[in-house]
Amino acid sequence: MPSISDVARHAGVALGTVSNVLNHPAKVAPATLEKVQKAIAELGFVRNSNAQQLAAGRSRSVGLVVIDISNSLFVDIARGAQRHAAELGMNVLVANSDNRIDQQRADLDFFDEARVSGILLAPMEDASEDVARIRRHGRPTVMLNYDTGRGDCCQVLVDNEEVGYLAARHLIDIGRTSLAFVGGRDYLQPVALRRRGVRRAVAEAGGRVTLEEVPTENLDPPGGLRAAEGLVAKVRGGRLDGVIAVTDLLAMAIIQVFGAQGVDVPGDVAVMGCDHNSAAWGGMIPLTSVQMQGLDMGREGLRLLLAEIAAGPVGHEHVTTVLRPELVVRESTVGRAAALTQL
Amino acid sequence: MPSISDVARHAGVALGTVSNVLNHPAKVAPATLEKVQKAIAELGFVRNSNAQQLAAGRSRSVGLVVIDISNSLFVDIARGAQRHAAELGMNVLVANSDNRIDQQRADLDFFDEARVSGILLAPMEDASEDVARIRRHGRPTVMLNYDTGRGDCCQVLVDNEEVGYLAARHLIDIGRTSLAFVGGRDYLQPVALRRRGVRRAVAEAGGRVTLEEVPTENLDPPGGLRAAEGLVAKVRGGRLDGVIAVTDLLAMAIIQVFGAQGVDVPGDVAVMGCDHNSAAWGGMIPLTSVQMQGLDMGREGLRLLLAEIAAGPVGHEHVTTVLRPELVVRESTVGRAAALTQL
DNA sequence: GTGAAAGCGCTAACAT
DNA sequence: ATGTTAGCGCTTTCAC
Repeated sequence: MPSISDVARHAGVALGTVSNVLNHPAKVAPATLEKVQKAIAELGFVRNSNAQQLAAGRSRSVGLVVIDISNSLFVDIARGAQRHAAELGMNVLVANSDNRIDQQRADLDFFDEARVSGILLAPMEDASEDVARIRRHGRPTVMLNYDTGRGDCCQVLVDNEEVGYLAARHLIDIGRTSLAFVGGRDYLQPVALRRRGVRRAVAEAGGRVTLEEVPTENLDPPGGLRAAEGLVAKVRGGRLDGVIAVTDLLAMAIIQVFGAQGVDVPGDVAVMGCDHNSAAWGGMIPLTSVQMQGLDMGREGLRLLLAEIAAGPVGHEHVTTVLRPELVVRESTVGRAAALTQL
Repeated sequence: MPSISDVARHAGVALGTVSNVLNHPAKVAPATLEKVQKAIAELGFVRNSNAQQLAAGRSRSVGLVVIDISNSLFVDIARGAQRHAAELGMNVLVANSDNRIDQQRADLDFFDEARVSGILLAPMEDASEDVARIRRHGRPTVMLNYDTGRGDCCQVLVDNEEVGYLAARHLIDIGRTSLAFVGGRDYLQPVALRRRGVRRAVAEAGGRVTLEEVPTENLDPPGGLRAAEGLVAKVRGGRLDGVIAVTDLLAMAIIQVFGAQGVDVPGDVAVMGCDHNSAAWGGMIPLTSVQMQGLDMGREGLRLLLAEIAAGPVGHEHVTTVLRPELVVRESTVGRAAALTQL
């Protein structure tokens, strides 16, 4: 492939002039500029960004590491970041860790080696060691959808307590009074927070509404299947008319079991999820859930990252932006007719 | 950040030795190796991949450009390619063109500038000019899910005629006899091919089954809404009991209209899509569709790409791999009870 | 405004 | 086995 010096020779100018045409066209005489651009076109010159970054010492790219690209939240994050980046003439490189923590480390290291100007990280678990390493190398890193609780980097979060609150509040608003919160142990941040929000909404309702908490081993469909079996009898006995599953995947599994056992959703029991995950949209009934604002999260994350890059290591104060979640009402809580009017 | 020569100084060896430790450890004496690795650890050295690529003239990364990462087919493609790449110690960089053709061009150029060793492209429309440019630069490019019809590069396709055939065949198998194929004009490859497959299945059924073809302006939900309105009367009149929508999104919109008008799906009419797109899973009823084999497509694409890279510009024969689609049966054609038994 | 030259951090001969 | 050195393609002073 032709290099910048081939272009220079072809155009009959010096190598440095071609570089100026590429980077500071204002500093070049119009006639020269045209000559060089013609040469570039004729030779089909394509700048080598490796050499460019090496020489310039800076990059127009930021890296985005997501733990699972098949989760629609992370897709939305990627799209939000990319759109904003495009507006700014920057580039977002996306790496998918495919739910493997070692792959996530590899992805972070890859971006570190590539000397990207900053990294957006949307992890599932604490990744503080890896992040600390990256940041020690002087590479700004913004956490997405995960609260380190240490204020040691910028973060963009959704108010997960509000997620739980909105969910419980919705069920209460549609007249449900015997609720269950189905979710794993609290070691996962969102679970603990959503649970707290659910409790708050129930508490606000006074004694009118009861809440039962149902633990599950995992947050995936199999976990939901087991949990649901215990719930069927309660629904039949009139002791349960609303279920909040901490994830959509869990909710979907629960609905599946209910359907198989002849329990009517939402007639007998309303069921909803909490993370508006399109992977869970394949269920029997469209799921009411809570929107996690992925697009905004990506966009805001990029904004914070660029601010930190611009500020440099000193003179930067870490910021945490908390996004407001939004309820998405569909059939699994209000039935088909009511859901249609929402369209 | 420390460079390779910092490491050399710190370890008391020559720069080239450090390079050998990194790239050809077998050529280094055990004692020296350990000394150098210690220095690397102490200094927190991270190799600069820009410099490495520049010097070595080759890259361990390939680029994947997808037209729309929110389409689950393309997510599957990315995951398939990445998994295979990880096994081989390679890296897949994903760029999402967000349905914009100019962004797609920008993504291709970005990878061209980054001197990746090859490119996987999953486009929506003909991108031959851009691809030709990239390939002229000596960068192998494999097309995914798009048939250029020119045999000018390797391709991985799904047999879209078979997709249509499977769809029609399924409806016929469950006893439907008055079918409609709802799809846009044939300028989109998959539409034309699926239509042909549908016709073949109907023809095979002899005179028992009728087929009506319903054109739509677009393949998105609004297009489906309009098309569906004309279909309602036919269903009521008993002149239609099976609908094949060329995309899941279209199918979902049709089901929505049917639901709103009190037409029972699948009781009165079975409806199915053709591209197993999770973005369409939010509909009233889980959709029967045809699986497009995204994971296999990504994996096979990467395999072909690496083969071409290894073979070099000469001595490479372009290959087209055609994947077999698979029917995915859910409620929209067989009803809830039958769908449950499929689980 | 333009040209010459010194690196950026690394790889790969080549020499020792 | 280890050290030396010439680039890879580009940016960026610094003279002209």
